[in-house]
Amino acid sequence: MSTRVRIADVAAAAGVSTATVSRTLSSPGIVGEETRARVMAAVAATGYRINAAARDLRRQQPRAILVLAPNLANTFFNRIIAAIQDVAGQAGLAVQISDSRAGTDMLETIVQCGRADGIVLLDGALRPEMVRNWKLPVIQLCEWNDDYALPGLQIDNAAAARVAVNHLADLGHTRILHVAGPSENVLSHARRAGFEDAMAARGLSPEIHQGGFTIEAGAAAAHAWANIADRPTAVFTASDECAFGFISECYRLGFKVPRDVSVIGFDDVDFAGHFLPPLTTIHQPRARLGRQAAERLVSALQSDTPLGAGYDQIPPHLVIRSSTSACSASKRRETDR
Amino acid sequence: MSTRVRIADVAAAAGVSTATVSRTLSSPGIVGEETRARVMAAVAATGYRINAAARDLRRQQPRAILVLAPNLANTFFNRIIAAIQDVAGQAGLAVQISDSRAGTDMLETIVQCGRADGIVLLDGALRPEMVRNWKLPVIQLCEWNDDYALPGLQIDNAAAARVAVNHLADLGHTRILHVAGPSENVLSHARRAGFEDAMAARGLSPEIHQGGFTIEAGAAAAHAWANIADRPTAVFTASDECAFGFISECYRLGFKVPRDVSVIGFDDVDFAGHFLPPLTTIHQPRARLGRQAAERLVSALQSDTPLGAGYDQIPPHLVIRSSTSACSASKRRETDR
DNA sequence: CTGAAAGCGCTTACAG
DNA sequence: CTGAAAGCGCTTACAG
Repeated sequence: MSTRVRIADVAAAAGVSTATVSRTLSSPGIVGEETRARVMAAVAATGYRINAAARDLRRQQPRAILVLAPNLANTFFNRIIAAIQDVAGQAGLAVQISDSRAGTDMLETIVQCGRADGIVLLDGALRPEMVRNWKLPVIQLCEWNDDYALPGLQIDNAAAARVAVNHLADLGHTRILHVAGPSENVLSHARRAGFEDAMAARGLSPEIHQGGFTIEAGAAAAHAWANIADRPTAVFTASDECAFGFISECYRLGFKVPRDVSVIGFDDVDFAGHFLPPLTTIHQPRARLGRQAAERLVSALQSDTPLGAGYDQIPPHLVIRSSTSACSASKRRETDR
Repeated sequence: MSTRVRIADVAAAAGVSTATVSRTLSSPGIVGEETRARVMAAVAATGYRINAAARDLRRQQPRAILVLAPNLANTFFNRIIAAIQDVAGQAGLAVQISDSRAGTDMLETIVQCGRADGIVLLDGALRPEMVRNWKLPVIQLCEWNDDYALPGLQIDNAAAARVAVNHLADLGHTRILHVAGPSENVLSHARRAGFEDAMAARGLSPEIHQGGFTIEAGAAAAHAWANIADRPTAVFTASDECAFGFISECYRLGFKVPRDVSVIGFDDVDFAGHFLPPLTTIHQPRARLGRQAAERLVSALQSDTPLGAGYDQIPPHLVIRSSTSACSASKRRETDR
């Protein structure tokens, strides 16, 4: 184990030059059949594995892309990362992942001294001075931060919120509560802005509860909602997790969904369709988002071309399941009194 | 962008040798203060980034570990990967992840021609001939396959099943159904064997439904359970997802948990404690599993020492929540008739 | 079809 | 404290 087999060892064992070994391994077709057999036997006998650092240095190719996510334990990122991995793998690039909240020193080490040639950044809350100082191509995904001055890709969050409001309004709801995400998050802002726009457009007055993306935030919001004298008949939450927490807590408090309140989530995580009730929610095409971001980055890397600027926005898609229903006549009367 | 800045460019800009630039970057302390300042200025001015391939080649260090999981979209792996990332990052190693089901060719390319020096393998269902042929250190995690002949780490799955049965039996349940995982999976076998052992030890006759790890499998199992004339009063499922599906379908069929049937899951995924009812389940310490496997692999890599053989087993831990309760006297009577 | 040789961009003993 | 030079393990034009 200690002294690793090199290409020279294989060459010696096969009685050929290192060039021939290299060719046998990378383009077998151009090597004589008998030679090739000898080389392959020598490779097997010696247990040779190519030294990737040497190959990469010589070939001067891009080698890896780094995915930076704020919380690797978050379900949401899984499919995105899988899609990135898929695209990168096809192109012969490795995918390296790191937690963007690992700490500034760690992050700088990973980015500056790391092995990646480009970055997919899923975190909009890093220090802009740090991100702007990174000397390799970066593409933002899902979250963004204008201060980074970087290209990006995301669904149209504001439009998604408008779609959610219109769905509820079309069902006859007039009192709609938005459980907003964390106040410092860009996604929260965009979704809240879209909510307010759409409510105004329908002539409805927006009600906002400052919540969060978590199950706990949703549960807390359910208590707040239950304590409102003239309770909203519909709720648009900032995330599916938040919706799960809201609905579960509603049941504990004796309310039912959608009988007592219609609920719309955001993200369409894997579990949304299996929840009780199956959750109406904004679909985030995570595989598509990951693939598209990776393709853009990989092609820039391979052609050694700048990434270009500007955000791509994907139009929203509402998945209607069972957590929303028409506002009952009785509730409407009560509300409109 | 096209011609990347090299250390020689920085040296020229600073009016020093490449050796001095290298030292300034790796051990600033041994360089004169004024020189260091000049070099740092030149680094900033030129936008220099070290070429990792060259550094790695020269230093002859391990560089990356590869994590191979059967389904990157599966929630279960998130915390494990985050923990591996944490340990590896501390040690200066990159973490690369790939889908172990990406296809044999792809997988061979990634492993044989990849940049990783060691592997954490979370899949027990790959072709043993392929895995045995890999020429770098591999540690199995969670799943295992004796035919790989590799060291591994997992919780004691059979003991976990016994703990689950004993909990249910202690609550007075005598008719207990096991919804088993996919028949070809090692985890299914170990859990089922533990279930049968524990049932025999308590003098109970085991009932088994051939299920799966998915929500859908759990839902199907609920139908099968509901159709049993003398229904078991407790169910031990092969996974939390399966338990979620089972419970949700029970509600749709008009049954309640734990009133009509107690349910125990397996894994303790993030959502288990937030489910309705909060799920009693076997806890898998995913962060610990990931950390421990990574530490073992990293230390072998850094000391250039073989990994050693043998499986480490972590004792099981049952998290008791609200999906299990005492078997009611009426049901016991009914059952014991 | 095959070999000799240059060179990818670093780091680090070795001198001074 | 600094520099000149060797060498890490590959790949690939260049000859033949």
